[in-house]
Amino acid sequence: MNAFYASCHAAVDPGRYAGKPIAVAGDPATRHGIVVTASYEARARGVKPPMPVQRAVAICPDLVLVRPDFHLYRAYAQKVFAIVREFTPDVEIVSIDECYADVTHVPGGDRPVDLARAIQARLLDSLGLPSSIGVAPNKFLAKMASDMKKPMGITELRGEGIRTLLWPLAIEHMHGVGPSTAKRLRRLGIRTIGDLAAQSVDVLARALGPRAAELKARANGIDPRPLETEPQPPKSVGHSLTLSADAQSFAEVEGVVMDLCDRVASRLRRYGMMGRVVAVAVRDRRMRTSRRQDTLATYVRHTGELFQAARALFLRIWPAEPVRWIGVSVEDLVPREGHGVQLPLWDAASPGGEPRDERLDRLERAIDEVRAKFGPGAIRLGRSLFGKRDDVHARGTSLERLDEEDLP
DNA sequence: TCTGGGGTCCTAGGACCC
DNA sequence: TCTGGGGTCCTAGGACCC
Repeated sequence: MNAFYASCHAAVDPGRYAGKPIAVAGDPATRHGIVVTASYEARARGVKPPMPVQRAVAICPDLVLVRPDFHLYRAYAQKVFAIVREFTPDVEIVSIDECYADVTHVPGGDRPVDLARAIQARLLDSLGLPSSIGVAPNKFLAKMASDMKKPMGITELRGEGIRTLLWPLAIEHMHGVGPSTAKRLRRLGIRTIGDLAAQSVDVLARALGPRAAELKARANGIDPRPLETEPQPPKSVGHSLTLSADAQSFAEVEGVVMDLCDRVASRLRRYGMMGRVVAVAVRDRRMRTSRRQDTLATYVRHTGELFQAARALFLRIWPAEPVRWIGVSVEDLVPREGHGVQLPLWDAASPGGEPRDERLDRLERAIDEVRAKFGPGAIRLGRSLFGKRDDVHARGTSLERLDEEDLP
């Protein structure tokens, strides 16, 4: 999809956004907001992601800023993929605005460019969203082709096109080649995808390691990867945040960390999963990131369990320099259902004889219900909800010592 | 020029097991 | 005291993508 987030806003509220230079971006008042997506009108004025918002406004004063709305984008994404599935059941969803569709075995599959036109027209007519489509014999070429003409392009890339369309492209434009690989290739004198296609695997391997053979094959238009049409469960869930002010000590961010753990736990619940590896990361002003992880003895899912592990890791990793960004994630995820659990070695001492896990499940379900009714901000977990006191901040009002039993 | 927030995959060394 | 050959798991960092 072209400028997907910006296009979604223009589609729901054309009077306000259509045809205007708009940028989907974080709060310009925060120090670090960036432009996530810019409409084509904005791009024409020099605004392009990931530019800092303040700079974008400086070069384009009438830029219309829109705050990201991921519910909106997810809703549109569902509709987009549903339309593609009207044409073929073999669809691999790659990201919120991108998919591969295998039309080999569907009616009209022998004329794929006509199918692409039909799909593109449907997306524009019924959703108001512009797209670009690549038509090719494999995923790599389809991806490269889809990037060749934007917005509203259709590009067929096969046979002779590999020489005439793909090979002249700068090596930086190749999917899978980022800044680091591009630099190494440049040092070898490789400037275009064609240069890469012609270089020997041995020479490439010395600069790139084991990736060399695959990269060269792709440059030659060869990509045997099959379509992954089954949605895969997530392998990790995390949240991170650029702090409103750099922090010198962990104590300054303890509440933020609790909030991050709460968000992570909340998503684990939604996915019905739990995890065994907890990881935290910090980033300093020079954008250097370090991380620490801990493999726990059991799979966990509750905010308090995450917070406890995260806290210990943060205390271990906290650097001498000021910290601008922090993150918490859970990895090694497994489905909750049907997965073995550690039974209590001793009688679980908890009020009413209810096992601790079940009590926390009940509490967190109640929190989910309140949030569903009053919005995600209706309950914010305080520093010590799972500690000695049970503070709950509801709609900005601190309800001190609210009993868990009161929550439902 | 100065960089958000969500991810996946790979690598390399060390510890440990049989 | 010094040692093969097979493997898994853990950790930290790097690269890349949207």
